Amino acid sequence: MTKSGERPKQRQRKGLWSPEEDQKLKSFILSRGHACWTTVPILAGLQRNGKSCRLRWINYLRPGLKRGSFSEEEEETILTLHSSLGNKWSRIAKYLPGRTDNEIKNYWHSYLKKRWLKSQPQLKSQISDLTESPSSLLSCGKRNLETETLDHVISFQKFSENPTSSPSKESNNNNMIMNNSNNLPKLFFSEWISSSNPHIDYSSAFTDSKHINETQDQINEEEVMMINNNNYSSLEDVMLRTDFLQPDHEYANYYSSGDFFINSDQNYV
DNA sequence: AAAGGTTGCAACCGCTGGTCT
DNA sequence: CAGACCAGCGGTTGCAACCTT
Repeated sequence: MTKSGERPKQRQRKGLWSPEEDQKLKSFILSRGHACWTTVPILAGLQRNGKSCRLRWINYLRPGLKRGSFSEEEEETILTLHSSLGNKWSRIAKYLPGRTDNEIKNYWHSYLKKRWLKSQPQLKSQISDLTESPSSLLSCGKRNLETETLDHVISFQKFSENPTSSPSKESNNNNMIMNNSNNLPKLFFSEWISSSNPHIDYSSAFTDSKHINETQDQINEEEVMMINNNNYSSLEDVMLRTDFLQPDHEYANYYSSGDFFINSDQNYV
């Protein structure tokens, strides 16, 4: 076993999946289910690792996935939930049946973020200042600079003085945020909410959605209360404080998590 | 028409936290 | 209690398609 839990590879394939591989994986899981992802590729005769199989299944092959463009209603849901939850893509995906966290994340980065930016002229000018400054912290990057910068401003998660910053270092970000806060536009969550979205009732994101079932309503009561009460002091709290959140498994949302099995009648359960 | 730049999306990487032994 | 294993998550990357000059 490697550190990450993968078995030593016998020449594992990477990259795009072929239709043959898709077919193998799909028919294997439809007939046998998946008890343990690490054994799936072995039993299914695939030269992939379990992680890759899981991702392919969740994001592309599993039944019930919606393909195609997002509806306006879905867009609004994403925008509103993102305002409340930040980059919690899997959490947002729970409110959009048939959509995967990866899909939502990509959609945000490629489209919604820009749309959101356009609707925030104030923030946009702040970002212009940052990107135009010769000593800008954010003077490099291969993607669109403005939207990249927006990521920094919104998420408070990345610090370009350390361009190698990776998710692995996020655990240290509490300290980093404190130490680097002088370099960042100080935008408190309550200000951000009230100034940028004065007309949005964030509770509606939860209560208006027809997709939310009763169980999820119950589970999210605490979360909704926190949001309604604006019970955060800053974006940092939103991004970094997860202590109030319920463990994901309590949502029992098998579609989003990919955890679903097949009973003897071939029904998805 | 060609070259360079940008975008969209699938897939990978590495970390975290839960569970099991 | 500690360590190993594993699934899940979010950030990042690679690359094909598309767009602009």
